[in-house]
Amino acid sequence: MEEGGSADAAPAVQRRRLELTVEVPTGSGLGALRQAVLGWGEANRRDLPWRATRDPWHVLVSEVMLQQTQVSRVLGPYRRFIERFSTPAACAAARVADVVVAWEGLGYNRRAVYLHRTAGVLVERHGGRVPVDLTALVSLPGVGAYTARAVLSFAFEVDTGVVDTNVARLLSRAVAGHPLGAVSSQKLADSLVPAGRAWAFNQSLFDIGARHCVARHPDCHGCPLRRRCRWAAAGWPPPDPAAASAGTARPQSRFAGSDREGRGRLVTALRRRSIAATELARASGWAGEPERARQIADELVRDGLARWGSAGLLELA
DNA sequence: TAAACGTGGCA
DNA sequence: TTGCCACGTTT
Repeated sequence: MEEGGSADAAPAVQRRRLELTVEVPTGSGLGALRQAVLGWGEANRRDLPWRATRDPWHVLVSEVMLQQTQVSRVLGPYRRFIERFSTPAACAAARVADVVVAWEGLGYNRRAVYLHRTAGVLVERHGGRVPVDLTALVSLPGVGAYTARAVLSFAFEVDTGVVDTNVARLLSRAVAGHPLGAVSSQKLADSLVPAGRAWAFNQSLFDIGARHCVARHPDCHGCPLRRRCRWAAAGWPPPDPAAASAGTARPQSRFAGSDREGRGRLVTALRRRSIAATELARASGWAGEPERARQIADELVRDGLARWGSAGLLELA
């Protein structure tokens, strides 16, 4: 869709110039937008386990799980994980292997390693608590701009915008009406948050983005922002502003036959048992490529997911 | 089945 | 600063 040919013709320079023209709605327009978002959220908010807690550690865990992983897949693992590692101290005290085992089903297993390291930093440098500080949060392993602000907003009610892929799409289409870079996008989100209502506002923006302002065929009919949407007001002229915006989805390289596939199979196997070097190829699904299997194993070790144990067995770290 | 989903490392 | 790439699983 965004491969329409004209997308390639838009150089980065042009996008930057466009960003300078972002007009933040002011006065009553802004108030009306906030009300539309908050009002819709009150009536339509989904009941999700992590929305019932403001425990900063639980919020952090849920947000890390929600990186690159959809809600439906996080539901089960989240409950299990919180039960097992209810505090940063409990997580830090566990072995990485235990955290990786608890991570089962979520994928992107490095996140489990990062979360374990983050728990360690929280214990060692922040008194076992999650700091209420953007710089400190972003410096934690596996915590980036999105997760840091999600924690500030959802656990501490700090007035900050939280830009995930859904919100990035919504902002570029409905509010700006043109593509946004990461910086403009964040500033715009920040400017929209009603004082003291960051939790409700950001949760509602997530839901509107996820349920109406979707990537492929946006459900504008019934969207609470329909009447204030710039892109809709202009008659949805192509290209879709979201397509060229920062933080929105891009096509991925093929998964089948990739290193990721083999890594995934190897970690899945390692959750059950240690693996001899001679069995690596079979366990990773590449019976004919022992060298590649060995390479992937070494990368798992480098990433802190696995280690070479006694007797030349590869095991969870 | 193609689509969904942030962070970190690097250029 | 920005963009590109690697990183897994489910439906």
